[in-house]
Amino acid sequence: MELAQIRMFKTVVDTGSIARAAEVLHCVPSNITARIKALEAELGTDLFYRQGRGLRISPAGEIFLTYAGKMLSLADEAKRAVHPDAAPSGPLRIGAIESSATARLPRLLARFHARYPQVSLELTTGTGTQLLDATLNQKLDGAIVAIDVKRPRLKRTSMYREDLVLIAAESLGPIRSASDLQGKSIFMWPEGCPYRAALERWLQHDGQTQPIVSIANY
Amino acid sequence: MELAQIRMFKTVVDTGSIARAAEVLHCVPSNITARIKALEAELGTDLFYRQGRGLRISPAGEIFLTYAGKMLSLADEAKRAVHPDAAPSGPLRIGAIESSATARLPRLLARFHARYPQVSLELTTGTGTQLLDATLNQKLDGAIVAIDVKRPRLKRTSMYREDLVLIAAESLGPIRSASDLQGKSIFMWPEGCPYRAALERWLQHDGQTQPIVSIANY
DNA sequence: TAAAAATACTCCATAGGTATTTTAT
DNA sequence: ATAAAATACCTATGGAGTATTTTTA
Repeated sequence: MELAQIRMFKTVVDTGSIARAAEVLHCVPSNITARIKALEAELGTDLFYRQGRGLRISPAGEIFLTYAGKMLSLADEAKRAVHPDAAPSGPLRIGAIESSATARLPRLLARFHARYPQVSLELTTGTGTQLLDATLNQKLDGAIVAIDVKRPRLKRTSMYREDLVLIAAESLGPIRSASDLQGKSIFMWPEGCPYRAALERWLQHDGQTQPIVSIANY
Repeated sequence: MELAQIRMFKTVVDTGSIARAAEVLHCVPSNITARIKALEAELGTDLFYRQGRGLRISPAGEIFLTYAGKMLSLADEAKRAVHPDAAPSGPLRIGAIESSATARLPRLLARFHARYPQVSLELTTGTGTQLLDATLNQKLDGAIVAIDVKRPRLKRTSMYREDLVLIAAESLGPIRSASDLQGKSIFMWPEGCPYRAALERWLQHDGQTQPIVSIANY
């Protein structure tokens, strides 16, 4: 069963005769006769009643016709959908770390969806390394992370720069360097979070080594 | 675009490589390479990212894959649906005169539908000649009528025999022949109805010629 | 270097065309 | 008598195979 045969079948039904179908398809009637006979042989059923001159669709042909129509429109639609200048469509699987997914993506994804409604967006959250791994083995199309681990076969581009802010009680007075935090408790996300790593680098830079109290991630 | 190509494409995606797809399809890898290249050329898009050895589906390929799946299942389903020993399916357009559609068909059609739920029944009512005409030019698959006009290219079979009953006031006394109705008013469906024709034949047989009062059909 | 895809080519199956016959209008 | 489909037969396109090259893991 090939689309060419199906197209011939449908054209014969539509035009009502093999001769007219041959006109439409720019080929010779005997060709259509032969290929439809081959199709009928493969299906094990006659698709037409032959009445010497002229032919009439059979019940099985009627059933096949509905499938033929669907298959041919799908073929057309597929061609249009993958055409280079077609509107983007299909699945797009994006990963993001929690902070980005919460704070920045909602507006962005809303605008993207409004612009390309045919694209079915999937958003996954996870840690930076999880997301990079998932991207590497094609579970994700791309990911938004806060780390800059260079990996082979992954391309990167910076989306925005974040200023990290340390918040303290006003009674502590102005904080100008890490040493101003001497002996104080610092709360931060757990080990592994890139923001925590940035905090630790900042403390170490000023020679501070006090422990950090971990608080659960959301 | 042919189903053979589409089947190759889908098999490559499913198995993950041209070499394995060639195994499954019992053909040689170079053949698959060539036919997929031809498909890509026709579509104007690459369906795979080539990475020397091995290949990876592209976004366009992902989109095409959904269509490929649909087309191939439709082809399978079509083959099953038209298979001679498949359960009856598709449209069945039956015509019937009003009396039959009202009195006899409901039970019959209910049972038919219970037995062949895949068949989508369409019932049309009309006069006998309308229905026969519609059957002749393929608007109907068949019709139930009360007349026996022989037409070329139509087959007939009798479904049931009907006894026509004349109803009168009890005060009229027993009616044994048409002459017992001398001078009385007879109500009957309008000219053209086969039941009326039967009544007229019965009256003429007894030499009765009194007019019949027509009442509207439903 | 091993394994997979691409390329170059060869061959043949079959799609498509030509000529004729059959059949029904 | 005409017009359409089927049949027989021929041609040639392109699908499938063989051999080789390229590329990367």
